[in-house]
Amino acid sequence: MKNKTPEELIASPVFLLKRLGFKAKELHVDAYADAGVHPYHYAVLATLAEGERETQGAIADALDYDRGQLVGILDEMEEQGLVERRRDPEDRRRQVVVMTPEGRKALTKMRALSKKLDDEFLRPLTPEQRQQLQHLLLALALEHVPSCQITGATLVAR
Amino acid sequence: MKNKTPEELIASPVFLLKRLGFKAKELHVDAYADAGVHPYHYAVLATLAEGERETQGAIADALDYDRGQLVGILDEMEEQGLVERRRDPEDRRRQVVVMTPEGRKALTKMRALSKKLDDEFLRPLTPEQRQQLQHLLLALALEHVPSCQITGATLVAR
DNA sequence: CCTAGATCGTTGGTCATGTCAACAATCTAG
DNA sequence: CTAGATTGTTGACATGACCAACGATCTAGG
Repeated sequence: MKNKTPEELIASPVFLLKRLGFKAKELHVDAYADAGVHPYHYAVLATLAEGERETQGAIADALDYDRGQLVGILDEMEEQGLVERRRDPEDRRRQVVVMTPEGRKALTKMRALSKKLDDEFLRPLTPEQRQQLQHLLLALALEHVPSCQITGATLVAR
Repeated sequence: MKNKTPEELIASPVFLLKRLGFKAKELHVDAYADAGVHPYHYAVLATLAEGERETQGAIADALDYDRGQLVGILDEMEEQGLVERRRDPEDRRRQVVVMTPEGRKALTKMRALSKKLDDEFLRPLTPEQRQQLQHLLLALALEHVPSCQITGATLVAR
């Protein structure tokens, strides 16, 4: 009964955004860990599923990851047999990352998990409210998240 | 032109929530650092401004901070003359944290800064949309952020 | 009264994460 | 052919959250 967050802070949407963002990440990390993976892995596989002939630099840029960080992530994924690294014959500096059949299976599982987590997290909201939220957050992301700007442009037109 | 975040991820409100939450934190930390402080300091002062006779444990609970973590934060704030620690005569284990006049001055400054940052971050949204967003996020916070549950109950009734 | 257990603030260690600089290999431009 | 830029990689570093243990103090039970 004593531990109440100051109304002054709760009144700020950005404060709530911070809190909810961290809580969501925490929930996601835990849930993915139960499946032996990490949200990073899902993000990488999702990137691979849309683009083709993705190099490590392109993946890092698309997800706003540090290139050095991505190395470790891909090491884990390769160890689990989700992806393979192949030298690009046209530019032997580059590594082309391709999804294995095993990786594709894992991706469908992670999609289901992601859907489930979304539903759980958004349970307090009606379907209309969820759509509203998506719309508002996308507008903010277009402004503040550089890697979303290009993709989002097509979405906002609808 | 190559670095686009997968639509599959952007389509998830929770993913956007995570990204925007981290971006907002980053912006806040940088902006507060220019003023020689940290968002933590604002949160603590805001807590002190609403409650009275706040002990360290109460502050930590209200803000969902680790108690060990709060020690360092209060050390900095005491060094800057924003707060003072006084042993509670009724329970000499407890430290009662009180805001100094200097702390109150800093609080009004931080309130202005917070307002400014909010306006900047929410610039893509109309006033009506901002209110919508606040409403939706509060509903989610009531479900997922324990320390908001008590405070928020009164807000949601409106 | 007095002893056992709980609570408060404090300290220190550990761990996960993100950031950054340097490096070898390779490509590109002049 | 050489100088500079780019790619992936490695390792160092700072940061911050998390957890366990500790002394000081309070509370409950005998």
